[in-house]
Formats: sequence, structure tokens, C-alpha cells
Amino acid sequence: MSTTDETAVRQLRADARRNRERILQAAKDVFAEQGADAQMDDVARKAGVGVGTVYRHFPNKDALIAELVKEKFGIFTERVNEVLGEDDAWEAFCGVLRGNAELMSQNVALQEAMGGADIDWEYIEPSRLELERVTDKLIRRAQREGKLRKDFKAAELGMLMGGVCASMGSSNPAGGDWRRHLEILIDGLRAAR
Amino acid sequence: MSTTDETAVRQLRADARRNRERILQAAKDVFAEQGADAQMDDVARKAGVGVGTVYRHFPNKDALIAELVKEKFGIFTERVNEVLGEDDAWEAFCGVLRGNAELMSQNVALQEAMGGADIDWEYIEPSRLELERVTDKLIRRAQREGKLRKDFKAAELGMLMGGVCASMGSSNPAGGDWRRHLEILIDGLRAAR
DNA sequence: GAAGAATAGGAACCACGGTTCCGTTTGTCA
DNA sequence: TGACAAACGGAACCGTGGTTCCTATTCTTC
Repeated sequence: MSTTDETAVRQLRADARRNRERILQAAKDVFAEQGADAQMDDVARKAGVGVGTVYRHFPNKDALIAELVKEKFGIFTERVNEVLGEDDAWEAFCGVLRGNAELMSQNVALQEAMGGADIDWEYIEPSRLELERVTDKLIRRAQREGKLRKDFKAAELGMLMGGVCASMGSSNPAGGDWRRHLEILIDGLRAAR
Repeated sequence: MSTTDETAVRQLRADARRNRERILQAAKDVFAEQGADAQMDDVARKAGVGVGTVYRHFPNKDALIAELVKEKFGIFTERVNEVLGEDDAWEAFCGVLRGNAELMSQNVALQEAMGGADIDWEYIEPSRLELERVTDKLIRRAQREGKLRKDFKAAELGMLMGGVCASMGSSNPAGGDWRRHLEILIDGLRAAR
């Protein structure tokens, strides 16, 4: 069921634990660079490991990608937590959006994933929910400040950011600037006049 | 090079011309419903035709999809032209956005295409340009009215709409409402207070 | 340091789906 | 109506890439 059974990780053999890390790191690099359709063989090669080994650690490609996505969600959550205490919630909120988008722009696979590739969202759901929970706090504060539109819900943010990510790919028709996309969106999020 | 050589269409045999239409229609249905990864065999079956026949009319899958995308761009252009004469350019502009988005929401393949699938954009470029040209007129008028933000460029619209389309898929993480996405975006496009 | 279990490696397997090929059918034209 | 080119059909082909399987290797423990 779960790819990473925390309780089981302990009793991995030393070399296995080492390899698992290598694979994860290699996957991060390869998928970030080539997108979700990079090949398992590439991941294995980059990790200096056989394909069989990759499959020993992750049941299949989707699970491997899901693990990476989940990890990224963790980072997003962390970042929101970091700014939760700042004075200007609206500015903090915008900062998070810009920062996280920047992060996404460096990872093609993530962009695709957010755009709706066939990832195992079930597995990621807990992390996604946690992110939403934390973000909600920040949003409410920014709304109380009167700077963020009142009718905006945390659950909607994923959709919007997914849209921004969609405009990051190089294969874009009119290759616009996603940063511009984000700024327009942010303006749309401001409280009316 | 080109999938449809207008000058050549004339001298197609009667049955061939009929089949071409059937294939195009079937492709429209199948791709709209199943997305760009529907199979050529499905298109052929739906058209009541052999795969070979499909390939007689279109060199490959990408060309077939490109044809459909191009056609849709034509429809968008048409719609913009229709409202070009209306009094309130801003409202006309918003109407077009809503209408075209609605159209996109009924076509999974189109959404994917806008999101950055590997389509032959080269082939579509002329239609895209024409759409951009016409849209630019509407945009300028709305800006002169003072309702649309002055710094907005027609070339950026594709990017934004692509983002909205990205939130249409059912495979979305937080399955938000794309109509809401669009409205927020429209607010972001309004001239500052 | 020997036994046994865990892990690695990577060639082979297999499904999938786009594309080709060629014998058959059909429209056209004289 | 006969001849010929054009068009059709769909089985077979083929590359791709995820996944499996089995032997060799490496760690761990006694």
C-alpha cells in the first residue's frame, strides 16, 4: 500500500538504505529535468544501480513519482509554516506563492503532475491536506487584514497554482512568462478596491 | 507538410471525401471524450473505417489532432469577430473568455493540447496568429474604455487560458471549479481600481 | 569465516499502440 | 461495360518502455 513504511525502513540492510537514497535523489534529478516520461532505466543509471533495484524499493514508476510529489508538498507546507508568524500576512502569502512557483519552475515532472498527470493522488492526499490546512491559516489572516478577497478558499489555491504551472512548460504555444501569469492572478486575489 | 492541401481536396474521389469527413468527425468525438491518448483504432472504428484509411488521409496521429486544434482556433477567431462590434468591449471580452472556456471544457484533448502536449504547433501557428490579431483589437478597445488593465497584451491570453484549461481535467488534485478560476483571473485583468 | 537471508543486477519479457503493407474493393471515365 | 487508378481494410509489424525473474553478490549473524 504505502511506498515508505516508516517502521520498516529501520531494518533495511545498510546497502539497501544507501541505495534507496541514491535512487530517490536520481529520480529527483532525472524527473525534474526530463519530466514524468523519463525512463526508469535512466533513473537506475543515474543512481548507479540496476533497474531491478529500483523496483525493489518502489513497486512501480507511479509510486516513485508520487513519493517525489509528496516530498515537494512537504516542502511547501514547511515554507508556509515559516512565514506564518510574519506581520503582513498578505505579503507573506504572496511571497509563498512566488517562492513555491519558482520551485515548481525548476521541476518539469512536478509541473506535469500538478497539471493532471496520472499520479496516485490517494497516496499524496494526507500531505496535500496538511498543506491546505496550514495555508488556510495564512489565508484567513490575510483576509482579516482586508487585503485578500473574502470569498477565497484555501481549497482553490491548488487549482490556481496548477494553472500557473501549466504555463511554465517550454512546449507552450505562445511562450509567455509565467511570472506575469502569477502576478495577474495575485491581482485577481486582492480584495476588491 | 500540410495535412490539408486545399487545392488537392477538389479531386478526391467521392467516397474518399465522404470518409475524410467521417474520420474528422469521429476524431472530434473520440478525442474530445477520451483525450489525446485515445487510439487511432478507436477513431477508425467510430468512423466505420479501417485504420489504413485514417492514415491515407492523415500522415499520423499528431497531424490529425493538429487539424482539430486548428479548427477550434478558427471557431475562437470567429467568435471574437462576432462581438467586435458590440458597445461594451470589456463585457464582450469577458463573454468571449467565458464562452470559449466553456467550449474547451467539453473537449479533453483540447485541454491537454493547450496544456502543452506535443502538438505540431508549427502547423497551427497561422490560425493562432490570426486569433491573436483579432483578439488584440478587442483588447485595445477594452483598454481604451479604461476597464481592462493597460499592461495586458494579447499574446499573454493564450497562457492564461491554458492555465484555466489545466484546471478542467477530472484528474485534478483538489477538484476545484474552473469557472471560479476564470472569474478570479478576470478580476486580475480589470484595470486597477 | 561460514551459512543463510537480503539485496543487486540487468537481460528478457510483454503489452501497448502507432504505423506499414499489400491484397481487395470501388469509383471514374471513356 | 471494361479498364485502371484510387481508395479501402485490417492483420502484421515494430519500437518503446515498464516490469519481471532468476542468478550472482553482499551484508549480517552466530
